Amino acid sequence: MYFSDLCRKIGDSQFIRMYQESNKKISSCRDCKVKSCAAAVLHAAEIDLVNENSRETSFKKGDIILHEGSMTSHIIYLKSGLVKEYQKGPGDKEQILQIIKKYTYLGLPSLFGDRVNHYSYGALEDITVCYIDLNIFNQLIRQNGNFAFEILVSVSRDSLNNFHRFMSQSQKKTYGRVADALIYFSRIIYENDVFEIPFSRQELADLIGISRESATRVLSKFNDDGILRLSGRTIEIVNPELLGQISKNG
Amino acid sequence: MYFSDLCRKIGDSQFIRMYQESNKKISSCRDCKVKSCAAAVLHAAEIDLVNENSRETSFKKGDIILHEGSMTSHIIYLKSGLVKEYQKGPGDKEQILQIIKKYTYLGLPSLFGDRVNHYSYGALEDITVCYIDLNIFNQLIRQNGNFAFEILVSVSRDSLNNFHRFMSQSQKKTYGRVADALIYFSRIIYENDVFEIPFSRQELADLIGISRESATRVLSKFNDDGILRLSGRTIEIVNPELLGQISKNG
DNA sequence: ATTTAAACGTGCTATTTATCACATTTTATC
DNA sequence: GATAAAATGTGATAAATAGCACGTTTAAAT
Repeated sequence: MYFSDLCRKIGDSQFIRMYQESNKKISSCRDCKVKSCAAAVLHAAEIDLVNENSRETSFKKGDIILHEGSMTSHIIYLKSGLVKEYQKGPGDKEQILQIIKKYTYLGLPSLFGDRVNHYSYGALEDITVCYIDLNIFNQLIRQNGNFAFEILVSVSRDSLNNFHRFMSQSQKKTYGRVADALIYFSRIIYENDVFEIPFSRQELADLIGISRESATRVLSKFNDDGILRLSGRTIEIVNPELLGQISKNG
Repeated sequence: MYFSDLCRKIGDSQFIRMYQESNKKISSCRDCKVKSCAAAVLHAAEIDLVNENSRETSFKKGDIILHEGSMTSHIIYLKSGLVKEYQKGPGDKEQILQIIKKYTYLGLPSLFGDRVNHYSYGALEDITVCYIDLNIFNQLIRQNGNFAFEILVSVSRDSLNNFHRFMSQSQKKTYGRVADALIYFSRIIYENDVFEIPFSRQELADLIGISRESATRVLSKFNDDGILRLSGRTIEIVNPELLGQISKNG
């Protein structure tokens, strides 16, 4: 393994910044096809400012993008791929807070707080991200009210989503929670009844807040009952109505 | 019970607005001693604008301020007293999301989303709030970047706090969760080792996500072990170190 | 002050779910 | 493609916690 690979594995942001500096900018933010909806309200001059203070980078599956506890100088915008946001709990048990899909800023709440990353971010697939200088980002918020508003909408949506998951976990039993997670993947993440999850059963369990064995068992049960069709990490939801029922009943 | 009392009990915002209209404004926002830290960045003209489009109202203990699912035309700023933010889960089980103390806007995330209140808010004590017209509020965010930034900080802090509670609930067992809640009250809400909670054991359990009986039992255990001194709803934390230890170990 | 209702504490039991152990399958590596 | 390593599935068991029942205390209403 190369040194650069190692640095990415362990989420060494110092190196990642160096790497960015050395990485030639190939395209302009003006031409970027995947810029955030918030960026739509920026003026041409503001976009150029972002252009001069941002850098595109990619990570490989399994890489750690950010480590909880680390300090931040840049905000990260996810341009493609899936990322898990997680924390280590007592006994190094990993709690996955959410699966994040493209076109999302990572860890906005941390940025407006103490600038310490409260969560870790790991790449579930090969991904591309954009690093944007935090001072520039903050400047844009203060000088462009519409941009501020869009970011506020984004943070708010995130907050509500997470509340929803919180409710699911504290009020529902194992079956209901697994059902919720499956519905979430099919509706929000993949927008399809068939999908292949890029993470292990253990990670699924860490997301739902149950044990690996329980996750396996519930999935098998759903498979036997004809609600799902399982094949490794590929999941097909055969009976969404019944799944919704299970979610609803807790 | 008077009609007005009934309306307050059930959180009838229609009536509450009428009530506000009829209620003479006694003081100006300029002189208000409890305005939000965000308001500190407003210009005099902006404060006057808020002044003309806001109204102070009070609620009695037990009143419902807002009902989940209702639409909003005003944002509510809590000037004094404690409020619970909650949702009804399957089987009408109440999940309390957080206890909110004064100098806080209620339900900001809902306002920047679909304008539907996702949670209910109930007064745990007699409280005073300020209703501010939502359009004016949004206008201020767009035209005053510093104000937007402060609101963003507020929403972010809230989001992080709730993530913290989420982690506590999904990773920790009953004892750890109760310990967390007690530490939260003493450090964040009351800033004192002795405090009197203005809510029942059932509500405490609903906040922690456990049964009433379990809450009672854990508190009794802590009392017997000399960690707490209990007397009805008055709680004295005698041994904060040990409590911290219990929280840490899950 | 008396009555009524709500909140609280506690033993017992049932249920849920984690944990352990180990067989089996899949994936990665050279 | 052989071998090692990681991930997965499944039964048995233990631990944690909810639910129930009921007696007691506290608070509210008239």
